Amino acid sequence: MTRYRPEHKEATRRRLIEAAGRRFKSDGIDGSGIATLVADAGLTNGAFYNHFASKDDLIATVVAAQLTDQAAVIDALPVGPASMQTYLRQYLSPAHRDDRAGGCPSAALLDEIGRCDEATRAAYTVGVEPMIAAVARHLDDGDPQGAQERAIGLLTLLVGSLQLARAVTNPALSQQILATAYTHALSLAGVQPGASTLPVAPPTQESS
Amino acid sequence: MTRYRPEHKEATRRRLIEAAGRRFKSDGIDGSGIATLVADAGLTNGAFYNHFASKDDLIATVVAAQLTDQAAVIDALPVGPASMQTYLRQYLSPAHRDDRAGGCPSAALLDEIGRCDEATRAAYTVGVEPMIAAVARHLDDGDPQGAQERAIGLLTLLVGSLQLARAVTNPALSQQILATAYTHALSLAGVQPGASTLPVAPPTQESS
DNA sequence: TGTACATCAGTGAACGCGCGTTCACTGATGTAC
DNA sequence: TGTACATCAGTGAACGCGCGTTCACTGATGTAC
Repeated sequence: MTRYRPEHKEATRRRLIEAAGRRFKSDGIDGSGIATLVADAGLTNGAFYNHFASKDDLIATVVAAQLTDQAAVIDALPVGPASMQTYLRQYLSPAHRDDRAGGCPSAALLDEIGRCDEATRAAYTVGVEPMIAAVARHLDDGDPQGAQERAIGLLTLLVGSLQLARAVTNPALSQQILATAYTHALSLAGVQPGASTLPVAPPTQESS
Repeated sequence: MTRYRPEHKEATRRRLIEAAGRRFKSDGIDGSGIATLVADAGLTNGAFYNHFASKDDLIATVVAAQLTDQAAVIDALPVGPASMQTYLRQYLSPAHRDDRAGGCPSAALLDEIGRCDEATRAAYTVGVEPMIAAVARHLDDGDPQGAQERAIGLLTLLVGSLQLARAVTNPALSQQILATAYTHALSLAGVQPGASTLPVAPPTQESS
């Protein structure tokens, strides 16, 4: 009856969404053409509209997927200062700065998302609320309201810092921006510098 | 001998740079075509290449001009907690959030600037260094190193917060992001909330 | 003061190209018998 | 087990359009006399 199992089409769709996430973050949303996106996923032009109604439809889908993945990573962190410190160190590492494609979607795309259509901004909103909540859970010291505020402050500080560190061409300044953000982030997170008992591992490549 | 006074061409060039600044911040750099940019300045297509070698040349020029203007505003602020508090209140106002074209270039474009060519990122770097210094001068409490670090933290927090407030579609959340950023910014700036002796004026439209 | 002229900022049509999107088609697959 | 068939994910050429850029030209201006 049916030619392929439903899983086949689903897998292709997921491959497109993931490839588009990397390409958008690397080259920008406006800067990524459909032909490039489908080629990244190992397909040709026409296949695209079997999976998405339009480029705008893909954009909203990709933004939602990126934030869901990122929130899952934060949700999976063990509670406690050590894991938070490790996460912040990786987020603000030169490796993350130099890996747009595999990194934080907000750092790569936030101002462009702000110019997207209502559906994409709504997808971003729906995705960022659980992320704020997930971060707040890690910062909660008995004052949920304060934890939510510090979570918002922490997220915006991280995003702004990574963007700035990526934009400047002076390596020493870029390094100073990351280091300064790390200090401020630890303070916002309520972590004592040096409190970590984890070994100081080199930052991972995929640090979204 | 000469047809027009040199001021004439200079004035047209400045008009192009300013119109492009507004258009870039409103629609994005990739999202703004040459035809639109010159029409904004009251010209037609072909005039463009009398003034700039390429679109990339314009981009670098516009970025430099935007940061120079913004640094001049900060430099002109009277030293003291009252003017800093007023500036932060305006920066984080709904009016500024809703006025991309007339607002902060970093909030509108920072992630896109990070993807631009070397010349544009170099122009950004050259422009942002005096701005960090200008902010640091306002924060200096006898510890220039600490003031520079708090200036960097403050700038990245402001940029990230405004971008986030622009991206979300939930008005209450957007408002909360601005309010939270204001609290954190005052703290980073070392200003006591309520220390201002200025009247609480409605935020100005042009709050870059 | 009036006229002829040289300059060059600005005009507007055209260039090749890549964009998002459409569509007639192909061919690998699972099913029916 | 082997064959004919229906499905539909994917192909690839083509669409109109706007992009950045080029270029032959126009015509308002300041100057020379």
